[in-house]
Amino acid sequence: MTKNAKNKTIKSMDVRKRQILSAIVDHYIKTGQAVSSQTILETYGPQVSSATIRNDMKFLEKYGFISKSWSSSGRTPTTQGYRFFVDWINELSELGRKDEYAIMESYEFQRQRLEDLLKRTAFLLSSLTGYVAFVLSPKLESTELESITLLKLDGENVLMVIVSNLGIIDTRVIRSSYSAEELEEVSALLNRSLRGRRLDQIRDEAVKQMNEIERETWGYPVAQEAFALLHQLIDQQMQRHLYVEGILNLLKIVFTWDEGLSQARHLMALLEDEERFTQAIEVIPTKPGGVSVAIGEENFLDDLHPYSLVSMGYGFGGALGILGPVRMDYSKVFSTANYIGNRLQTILTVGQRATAMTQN
Amino acid sequence: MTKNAKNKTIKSMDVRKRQILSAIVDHYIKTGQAVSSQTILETYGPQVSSATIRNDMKFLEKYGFISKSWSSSGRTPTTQGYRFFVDWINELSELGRKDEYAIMESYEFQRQRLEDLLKRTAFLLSSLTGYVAFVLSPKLESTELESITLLKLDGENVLMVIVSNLGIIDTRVIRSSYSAEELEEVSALLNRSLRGRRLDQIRDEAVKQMNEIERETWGYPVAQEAFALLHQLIDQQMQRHLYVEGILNLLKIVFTWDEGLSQARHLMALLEDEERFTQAIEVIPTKPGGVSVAIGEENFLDDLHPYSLVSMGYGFGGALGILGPVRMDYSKVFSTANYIGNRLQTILTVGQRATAMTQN
DNA sequence: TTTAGCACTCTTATTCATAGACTGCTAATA
DNA sequence: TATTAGCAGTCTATGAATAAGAGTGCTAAA
Repeated sequence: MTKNAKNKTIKSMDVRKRQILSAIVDHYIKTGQAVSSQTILETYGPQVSSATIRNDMKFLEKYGFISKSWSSSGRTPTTQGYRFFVDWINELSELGRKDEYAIMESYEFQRQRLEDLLKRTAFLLSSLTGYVAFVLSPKLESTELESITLLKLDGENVLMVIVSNLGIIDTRVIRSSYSAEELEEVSALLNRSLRGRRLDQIRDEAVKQMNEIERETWGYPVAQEAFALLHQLIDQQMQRHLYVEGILNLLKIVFTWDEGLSQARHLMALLEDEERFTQAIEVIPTKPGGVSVAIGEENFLDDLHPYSLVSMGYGFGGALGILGPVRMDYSKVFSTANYIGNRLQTILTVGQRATAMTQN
Repeated sequence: MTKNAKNKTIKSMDVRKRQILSAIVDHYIKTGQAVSSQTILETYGPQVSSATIRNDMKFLEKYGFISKSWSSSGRTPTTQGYRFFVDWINELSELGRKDEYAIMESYEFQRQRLEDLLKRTAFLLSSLTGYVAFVLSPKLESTELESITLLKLDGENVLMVIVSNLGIIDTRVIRSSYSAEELEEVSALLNRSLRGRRLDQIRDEAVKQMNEIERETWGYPVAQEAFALLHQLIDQQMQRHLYVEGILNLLKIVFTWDEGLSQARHLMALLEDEERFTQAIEVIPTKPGGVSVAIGEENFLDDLHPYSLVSMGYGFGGALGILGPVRMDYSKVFSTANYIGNRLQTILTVGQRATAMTQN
């Protein structure tokens, strides 16, 4: 039974069968209980008898959309059944006013540290959906360094502020007792050689630049220290980071299951292994500019088979989304992820445009 | 039975009874199983017979140190039993090299944002102990503003850097297009009126200062904006914040229990209610400079009765500690909390001293 | 004061029986 | 041909009954 065959089956299914499948998925998502023909009759309307529904259910089972755990139990959707349902709801439902307001409010400050921005986004996503949210940081290879500034804090400490293309700001403290004037000069020197360079260039040409900088900033060891720190920081930022929030929601998800304990352990281990989890996210086939999902066993990692992973790219190679139970509220999650993803993309793009303007 | 009577009982208890009590608590903490006389015999040594142990256990039960869930079950420690055990181990065990190294490494940077410092501390505490960690931010009323600096980022954005007494740094972005020179001048003006002032003064005398600043910084609306933002920031910082980490560990704790689900829900709600949780922490009677603990029903809040709350003040009105099951590894937790608490205090105090020096 | 020995208590696991929820099939019906 | 009523058959869930086992409390002796 190839994928095409399955699709044909769906297309050729009459309306009632689709409605029944939809009703089963919907009801199972809401209640978590296997769905009986009787239940469908009550929920979905008494146009036909329960016997007819049973016949259709048998058909749906034959073609792999639903299954039962024993000979006379109600039916639960299979992965294929969810897939049908999910592809069905392409019209995104509107977000509530309240949610929209919360999102607006959360993004109030524009030029924050990238880290804070992404963390906040993950938190938002999680609290609005009630599931576990993740945000995968963008790939920073192609972004440009906009400025690096050294600022005297007090007799012993200097603050280094780094601004990149995407509106990223990060700060580090260096111990140094140079005067404000000297620091200003050093900042100017550093900026002259580094401004507008791509981060991956800066990373790759470290040695060459180091020489150059050493030549130009003779007598200012602080410049070299700043340069070294900048490199360290770039290395850190170019590593992709994963921000996960709402782990408490995991409790709700997993607690009602039979194998809750071992499930939770697996998932805990996975969530702590950024690399594997990142892989699982990146492997999801992405619809350009839209929300994608890997349902249950569609997931790359075995540990994720009991869950669904909703993901959306927000540009610059970054992605955000939701980890939830297979029976999650896809409609709500899709629209929320979509809205927040677009919002985040806008914020990052605007940062970029503003930069472009100042560089003219 | 007053507290004195109880203490008398403990003092008058012969050595063996204490050892048996200690063995029961220790074994129960390790295994989670009710402890039988036979088990004690095996674990603790065969100097006496199990019947003798049973007699002693009866005594210990009579005076409220242990209890059994049914007539012929093994014994579990009562709150009073834990209390005995905990007061018993006042010598803190040494921290492992590995842990000490992790702590050193984590505190590498000295002048970080207070928020980051506290978050990192909570994370550290949680990962070293395997329980839920909290850090309650210090009371900032009496700290002094050290400097406020405005820094041009690009054509549209200005970074405001605020440094306080405790080595606190926080940053905010203001939209403004003033030149670097103008900003420098504004910074100087702001510093002249605000440096060395206590944060609560600044907060309370807002109106008066605003007038003063308006007079002096005529023509620089950015100064007023910075001032307003400073106030907003001070208000935010002076609110006590609670940083909680390691919630995943809650899973391990709660999963093995019978009423796990409802327990977890309660606790989730509590952890999200900073105010109540803060109250529960502050109400713990503190040993000056040491670690204190509220065991089980000793906790102020009913929701915390199934847990123990270990807390240590790190000065400046701040506290940090661990939320864990009543049967937690107190020895390990005490020494870890103690070590980290002292470390944090040192960091904050050094920040303060450095400040004092620059002010001379 | 300690100990051996035994009766007694309560838990936990297992088995068994019963009620109930659904399906699948057959035969009748539109 | 599609639908439906009715009923037999399947499996779960629940509770009762039972047996095995872990552990104490007590008594009488050392």
